[in-house]
Amino acid sequence: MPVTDVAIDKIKDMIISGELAPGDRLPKEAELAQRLGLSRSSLREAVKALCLIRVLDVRQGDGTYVTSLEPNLLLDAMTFVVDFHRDDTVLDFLAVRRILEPAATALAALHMSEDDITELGALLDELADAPTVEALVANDLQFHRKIADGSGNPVLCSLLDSLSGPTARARIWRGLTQEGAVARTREQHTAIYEAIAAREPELARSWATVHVAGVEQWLRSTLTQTGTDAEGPADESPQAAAS
Amino acid sequence: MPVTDVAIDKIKDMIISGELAPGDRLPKEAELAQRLGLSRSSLREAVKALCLIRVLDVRQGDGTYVTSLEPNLLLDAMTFVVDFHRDDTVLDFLAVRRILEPAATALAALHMSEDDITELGALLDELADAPTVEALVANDLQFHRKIADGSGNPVLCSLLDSLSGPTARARIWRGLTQEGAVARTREQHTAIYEAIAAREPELARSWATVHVAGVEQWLRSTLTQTGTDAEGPADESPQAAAS
DNA sequence: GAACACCGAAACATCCGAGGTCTCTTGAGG
DNA sequence: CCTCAAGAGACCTCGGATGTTTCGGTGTTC
Repeated sequence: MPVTDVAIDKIKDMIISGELAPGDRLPKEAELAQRLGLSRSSLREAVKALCLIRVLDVRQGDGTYVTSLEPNLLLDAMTFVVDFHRDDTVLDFLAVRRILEPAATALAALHMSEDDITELGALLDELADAPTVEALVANDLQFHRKIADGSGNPVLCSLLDSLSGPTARARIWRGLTQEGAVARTREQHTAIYEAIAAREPELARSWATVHVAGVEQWLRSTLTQTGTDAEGPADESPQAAAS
Repeated sequence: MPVTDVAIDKIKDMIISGELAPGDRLPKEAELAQRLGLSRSSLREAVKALCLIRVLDVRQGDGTYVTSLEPNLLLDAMTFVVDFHRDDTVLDFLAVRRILEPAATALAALHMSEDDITELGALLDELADAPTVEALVANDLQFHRKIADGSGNPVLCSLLDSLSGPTARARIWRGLTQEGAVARTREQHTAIYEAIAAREPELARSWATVHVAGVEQWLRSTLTQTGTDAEGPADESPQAAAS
């Protein structure tokens, strides 16, 4: 195993064992390199890798620190991973979201504070009558994020956030192409909001299911349609259209 | 933004844009470094980081390649991330698993092939009458993995796999401390298997819910108990006991 | 006495070049 | 046709030199 990988494991162990707590500063590069028995160059590779997944945070002129290691931060790195997936796997991601989103919405109906519910409602009103597609998608992301946050489970919230990446692109395309999608989205959002406000978890869950399933069904039909047409058009599906 | 981070984005873009397809080989270090306008050292940091999340695969003496980018591979990297979480967030992970596992089990009841179901049953028989805790946990992981795989959704399967990491540790501790846990696990596994074999998705879902909820409830009571006792004992909870 | 500007130390960022190790390919020999 | 050894190509590791950024102390000014 390359020395860099060994270093990654060693640093990981130092954190898991508690030798390095969240927020702690690591020894300076030269010192840590000597201690782990490798060169600064190789150590820097290890640090950079741990940086990408948000475990470490390097600040030039200051030092290298362990991040808070909170779930939202670490799962945030998953967004980066999800970005690599293309159309053919987007459906699988959406299927998982279809499982998680209703559960999160039901939890939100139980746990959200009155203040948060008020803010959720305000989000719906913020939207202009004829919003741009970008504004709509941004508002949609905020809406679902607030609900996920209201579930009270940070892991669930972060996971849903990461999964929204690819579906967001699909939504853009949907908004661009499918007439009525905008209005329907608003209606369903309102229904979800009202169910949460009424503290009706099962109703909220059902509306969320309907909402996600709508996107899923549309995406499925679109993909199979372009997929069977020819090889070329498949490349101009949501992924390409949104980038 | 540091040049290394720029390089990471550039390589990422090269992959997403299709310039680099899965399995493709990257230009040699020196060449790519010049093309991206940075030194080999910095480029190596970028490559190493993308390596950690399984996007790239470097083979000494050969070259650097883009991995298959399949969901199981990329989400596998999440296991690394999950490892960093301590007791206090394990419950949140378990709660997510409690949402996904029943859904996956229900899907498995619908989609699993007869052959796979046979193999699933064989897993149950493989276990000795008085298994060691390690053997039990290994068998348990295999059992749930096969079901997740049977859901037909690779993303769901990989996600559950990653989430099992922390709960596996908890299970070890549970097996060590709670009398009757072993027998109860076997009974529930058998029930899940039978529900899948009978193609009863709702029954399978319910048994899976019961199964995961059992672990969750036990873990919750254990954590609150040790948590209120004192600061010290909390350190000897599942995380420490399993390492 | 407090606020501000300056300066030096500390730490990371980047680059370069040399020597080592591994893998794949090639071609000679059996 | 198979085996094996030599060579080329690519990544691995190292150490040092130089640039940039940040932090904290110091001195001045209001």
